[in-house]
Amino acid sequence: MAAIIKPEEPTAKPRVRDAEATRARILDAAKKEFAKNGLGGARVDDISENAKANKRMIYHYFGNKEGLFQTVLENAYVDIRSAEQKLNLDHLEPKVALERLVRFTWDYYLKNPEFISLVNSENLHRAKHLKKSEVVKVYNRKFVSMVDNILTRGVAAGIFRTGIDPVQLNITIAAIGYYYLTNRFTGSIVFERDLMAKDALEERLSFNIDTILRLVAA
Amino acid sequence: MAAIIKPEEPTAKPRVRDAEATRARILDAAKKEFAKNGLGGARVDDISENAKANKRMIYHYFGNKEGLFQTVLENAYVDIRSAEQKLNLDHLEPKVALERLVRFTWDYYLKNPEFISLVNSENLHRAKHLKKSEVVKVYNRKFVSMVDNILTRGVAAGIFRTGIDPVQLNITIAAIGYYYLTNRFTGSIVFERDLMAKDALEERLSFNIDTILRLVAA
DNA sequence: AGCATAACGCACTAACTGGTTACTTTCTAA
DNA sequence: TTAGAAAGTAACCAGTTAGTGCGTTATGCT
Repeated sequence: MAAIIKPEEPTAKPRVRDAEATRARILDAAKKEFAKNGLGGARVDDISENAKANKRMIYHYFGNKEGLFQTVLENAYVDIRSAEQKLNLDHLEPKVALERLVRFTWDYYLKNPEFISLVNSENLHRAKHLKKSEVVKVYNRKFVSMVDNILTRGVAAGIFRTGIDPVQLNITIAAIGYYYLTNRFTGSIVFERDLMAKDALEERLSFNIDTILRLVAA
Repeated sequence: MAAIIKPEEPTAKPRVRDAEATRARILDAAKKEFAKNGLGGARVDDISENAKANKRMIYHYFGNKEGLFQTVLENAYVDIRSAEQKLNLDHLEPKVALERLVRFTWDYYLKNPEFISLVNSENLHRAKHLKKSEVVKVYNRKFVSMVDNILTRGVAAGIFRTGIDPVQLNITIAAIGYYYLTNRFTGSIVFERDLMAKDALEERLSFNIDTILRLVAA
């Protein structure tokens, strides 16, 4: 029959049954719920309600709560690593490349606070879900070699000092943004200033770029 | 009344009454439980069992689960700030003082992983418990002024550059240690090396000291 | 000794929570 | 046209969980 669904059609009838869409809605709702309440605090009923999907569908697509969490986490890692790859830093001047990476990392955390929360949750559970995931490993290797490449080119150009471990640098770039943002609530109390104010955010980003450039400077 | 069962166990239960000790055992068990499972994942029954105290006592001393969490969190902050004050950095040479602070922060996080977990939990809940706490604020102010003092003295001695925000420096010192340790599980997978190996920890500490000294250098 | 009070313990529950059973509806290949 | 696979749903369940009612026991004080 010609009863094939035409998704591109503007007058397309609302598909009553759409496995992909339902799955996507569940994943989206789950990401928000897990990020907000952690794995232990998240409620499967709330996820299904926000996803406008029946709870049974969660078990149908993801097995159980932990299976759902693992998928959400995997997607989160794939998302950030994919975005990093798109930066195309390899042909940029080393200093510029490094600054862009620091800036990207900061902006990504800022725009995707769920990523930070999910990673925190996963570490609370000793990375038991990420350990099972094979997909993520490939992406991570590319990520490390990206920074390694910048570092090597900078040393060759005589503008970076030698002997810097790319992994330590990677961790440091992430750390100075991640810590500030994940602890924004307690931080705002401890330091008695609104860490999320517009100028506070700008100031922190400048400080971070400065920190990293001083760290690698010859 | 007289119908009480008298099993006359040979090992008579020595129910000693010690309010302080019971309270302390509950707090200790709660700290471990909250750190391990987060506020949402923590189980009041498990806390009372590990504390060898009746669950009723938790509600007697702390009102409810959140009241218990708040007390645990307050104690954790008071503990770290008290330890920092004992460092007595004010009469040390600025560089030495800064290095000692970086080293202390690192060691404290390493020896008290519960602190990190509790702070993470608290931020997941948007610092709603810390907000209520007045005790902590006094300690925090002393902490910030401590770093400010080192910075001022370093600038006066011509070994540190001017214009460094003590709060940004504080955050950075915490960040480079905190991030590494809180994400030690996912980090070990992402970077494909055991971040908690003895030499890895030593290497990170050196790197962190180096990072901070380069950051403030004139 | 007597007593007030604080410490302590048992047994219970109402609400919740992850997960399932049994069933209906929709879509598509043959 | 239709069998059957896939998508979707409501009601339910068994175990768990934070929180309590109420009785018991130790201890300091007079």
